[in-house]
Amino acid sequence: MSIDPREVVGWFDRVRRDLPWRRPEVSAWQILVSEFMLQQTPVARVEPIWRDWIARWPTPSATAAAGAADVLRAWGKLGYPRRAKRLHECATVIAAEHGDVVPEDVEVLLTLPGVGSYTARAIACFAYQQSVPVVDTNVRRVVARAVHGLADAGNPSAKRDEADVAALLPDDDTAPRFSAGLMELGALVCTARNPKCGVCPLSHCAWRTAGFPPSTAPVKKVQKYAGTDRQVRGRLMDVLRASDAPVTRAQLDVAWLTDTAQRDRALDSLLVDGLVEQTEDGRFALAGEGADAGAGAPSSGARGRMQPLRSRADNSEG
DNA sequence: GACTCGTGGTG
DNA sequence: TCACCAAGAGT
Repeated sequence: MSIDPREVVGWFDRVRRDLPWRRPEVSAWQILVSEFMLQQTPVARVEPIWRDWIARWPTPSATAAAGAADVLRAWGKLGYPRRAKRLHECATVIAAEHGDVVPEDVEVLLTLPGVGSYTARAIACFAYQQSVPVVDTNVRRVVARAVHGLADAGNPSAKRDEADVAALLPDDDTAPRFSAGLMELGALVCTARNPKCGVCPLSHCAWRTAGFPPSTAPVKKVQKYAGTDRQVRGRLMDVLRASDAPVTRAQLDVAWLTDTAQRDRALDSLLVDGLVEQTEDGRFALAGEGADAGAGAPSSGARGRMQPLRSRADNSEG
């Protein structure tokens, strides 16, 4: 059982969403920005942030010239703020080492901060119309069902997954639409829950032929959030984004009152990640606060990590 | 390969 | 209600 690329491309041409980063005037850098934002994040939440972002920083050099703190604020509550930091670093590398032009080659793209196997191929395909397999969670699910007759994809394996999709890729200039179409199909029709098989454009689906056998995979661990370090980190980042000036330890403490050990651990991890820095007087701020990249400010977290956290007693200014 | 890293919509 | 899920990357 296989997938007929013409069915995917034809369907995509009819029903494709008019997402802003799909318009012809959008640059490779702006497509790259959308791919960073879309990592593990729904389209609806990305759209407004992406519009503001590219209006403010339309090129890699413009992004690199911004301060890391401004970048983290513009990222807002998209989540996983390490992505914002990597995007800033990625802009810096492209501006400094690639003539302010997003590389076309997958192998070169893979050397950029925050660019992994999916993002590198998505840029090569969607920004530069290359015929390379683009494998995201949607594509893996569509292939698992239509080709392999399974309810859902197994554990990700870049080699195997990319070989699967490479075998399906049309050998002509419709490859980018085919890849975008597979992703769109997984996002709109062949969804994880309640797939809309009644409107699926594929005339051959191994999963349907087999009678929709249920998943045999063991139940995945629940993705907890409430009460986790991630939630605490989010609270702390929320406090820091909201403040123009560095904040005291006490101001951070009120963001998480239930478990002080966990709070300390979360703050320390933010310092390690280079998302937060400690000022010389012991207060805390977003990394790169008050500095732009042109000043050569330490946007990596080494500086913040060098200073041991001061005790709360040391810091209780009156 | 297993684990971590945010946030908010939804069935 | 709350478990599940969403264009992954890095360690």
